[in-house]
Amino acid sequence: MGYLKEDEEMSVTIKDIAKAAGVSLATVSRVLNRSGYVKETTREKVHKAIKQLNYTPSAIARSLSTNKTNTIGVIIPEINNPFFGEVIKGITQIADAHQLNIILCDTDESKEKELKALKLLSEQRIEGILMTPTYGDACYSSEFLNTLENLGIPIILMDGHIKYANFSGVFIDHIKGACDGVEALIKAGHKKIAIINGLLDSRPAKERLIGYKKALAMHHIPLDEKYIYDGEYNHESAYEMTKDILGLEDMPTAIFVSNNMAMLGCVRALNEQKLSIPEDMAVLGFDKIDTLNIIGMNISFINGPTTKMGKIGMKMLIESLEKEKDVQMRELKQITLIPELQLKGSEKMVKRDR
Amino acid sequence: MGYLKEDEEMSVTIKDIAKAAGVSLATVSRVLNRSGYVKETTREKVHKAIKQLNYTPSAIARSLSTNKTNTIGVIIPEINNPFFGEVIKGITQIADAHQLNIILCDTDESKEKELKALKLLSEQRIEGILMTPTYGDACYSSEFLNTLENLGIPIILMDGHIKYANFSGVFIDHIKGACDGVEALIKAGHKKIAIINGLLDSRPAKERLIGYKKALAMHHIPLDEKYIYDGEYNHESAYEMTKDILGLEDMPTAIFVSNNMAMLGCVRALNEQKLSIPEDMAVLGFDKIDTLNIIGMNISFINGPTTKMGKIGMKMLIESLEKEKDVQMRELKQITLIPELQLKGSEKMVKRDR
DNA sequence: CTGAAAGCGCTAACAA
DNA sequence: TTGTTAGCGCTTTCAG
Repeated sequence: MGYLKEDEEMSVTIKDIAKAAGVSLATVSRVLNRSGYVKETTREKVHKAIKQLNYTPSAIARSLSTNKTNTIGVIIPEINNPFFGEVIKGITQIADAHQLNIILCDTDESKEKELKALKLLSEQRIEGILMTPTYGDACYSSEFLNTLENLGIPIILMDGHIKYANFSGVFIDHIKGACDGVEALIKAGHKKIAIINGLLDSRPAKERLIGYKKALAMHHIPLDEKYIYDGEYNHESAYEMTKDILGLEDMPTAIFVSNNMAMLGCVRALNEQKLSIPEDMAVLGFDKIDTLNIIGMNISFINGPTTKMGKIGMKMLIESLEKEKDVQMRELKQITLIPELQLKGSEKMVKRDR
Repeated sequence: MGYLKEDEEMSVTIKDIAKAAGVSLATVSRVLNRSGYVKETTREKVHKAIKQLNYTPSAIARSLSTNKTNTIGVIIPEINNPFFGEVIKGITQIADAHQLNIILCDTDESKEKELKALKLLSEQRIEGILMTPTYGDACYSSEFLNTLENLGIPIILMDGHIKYANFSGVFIDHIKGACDGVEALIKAGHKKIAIINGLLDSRPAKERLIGYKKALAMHHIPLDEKYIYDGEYNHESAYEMTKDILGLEDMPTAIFVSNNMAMLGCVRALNEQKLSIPEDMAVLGFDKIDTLNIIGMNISFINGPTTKMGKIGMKMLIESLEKEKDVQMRELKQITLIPELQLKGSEKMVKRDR
């Protein structure tokens, strides 16, 4: 009874276009893909039909037919961590330029979800994966490893290692970063340098400690165990440790806080005691917190590259996608990025009278 | 010559499984989808074949056949902004629970990319879109509006309005948020309250100013134009404005900084002049910056909900996906979230001797 | 330059 | 319970 609306509901297909333009399916497909020769006038006819019928090609059908999806998967542990926000920014920038879609999976730091994500992406027939495995050397289930190996598509890791398996990826040289940073402190005259570190079951914490020790050794400064603090990588823990340090008999002149969240706790403790940086205590951090310097704290940082890591990872993935076409060979390629030192004066030794 | 590796390269299909298990395609499909009756023994045979051949169903083929993709698109202006990181967290949590995939598009604040993203998603035959349009009331091209309308799938907006169009979405009540916050200042005794605001071509800035004015009016405090500062929503601009404010003849006792980036500039200016919060100046912000309070600044904030907005948006989208099945009706539903007041003492009027 | 037809991998009637 | 078969929308030989 009512009026029938011109129904575009049952989505229009290439067939409708063909009919409307008075040509065959193949021809429409050709103008869609600019493949093969098509007479200019027919091309126009087709385009007109496309406009009129408001046609949008189906990537699904195309994928099935061509066996290509132009989609890659990104798996990360926590999307709400600004660190990964920047990494993804880098990824999207490159992906965009190459017309690749991104399916995002947040694993919430759970190995289980990581596995699920892998399977899901695999079903979607994505062409490659970019992932940061959740931290910790937690043992990997054989199912996980199997899934990974049977995926049959390139996987690029970003700053993480998967035990028992060798994958290509972009990694951050935590050792060198920490070493360079601590060395800057030493060169500024510091000899008593404390470190607020994370638990040693995480690779970054382990390596940053190594870097710290290495710098001391290189400059013949004896290692003093009382300056080494291990705790959780969070601000509460660092707050307590900093208070401890400030109560030390033989107080250090500098603190190397090897994690960004921990840095906040350290700053809080210093603030509470009205100590200023670097006048009263030099402070060096790992992974910057922009806000601190913007409000004028001038803390020195060792910065792991974020956006850059995403960009490079994505480029590596694209490269291996292309390679795979030619030869049936998978090559291992690992790129290590060295963190950048951002010295804001806080590494300086201002008061030498201690 | 060489050994042939057992080649699983040409990916295994449902057909291979059928052959291996000695059943028909349909049967395999049935056990895959747990649809229809299958004898227990055949089910087992099929499962064994699936394991042995390491079969992964193709979501692509399934999508083509069922006309469902279980995928939704998320379009946001800047993935590297922590605000959106949290929004996405909320989205993924709900999506996860409903087995929905997410295709992520970052528009880089560009209307052009926004349009591209829309088209791309449309080709992928996603089932719905969750988006935050880039800020500003910049005029929308008719092409954009057309695309949006012709999409034929539900779109849920998150804290943004698209001019000339009415879409469902989750919005933030900037007016109420600002009003509540400023009111808290007034109740604490403040009468001279400055506002550092953004440019008025952005809806949030406009509305937050309205909220500010409203609070003053409600408490019969005359509006003083010299306390109103409009600038860019960034820290440099806010830094300068704060310095201006601090040089004012009749200095205010409180500052309402209506944006999180701007807050940083304000804090920097206060720090430089060794003014403490709230002893020397009460400070209220819009959208918290966690780091500031962690390091002990105790700034009061009006917090727009982030993760929550993502969750609610996703739920709304799922709801409209389900509704759409039943009736061919699209209903408009707009939910407004009220920002939460996080009073950390900085709204207090500590020195009344000014 | 254009058309016909055979798939891509899977689902969903319809039969058996 | 199970098998047959006709698509889903598009690409891509192979002929014309």
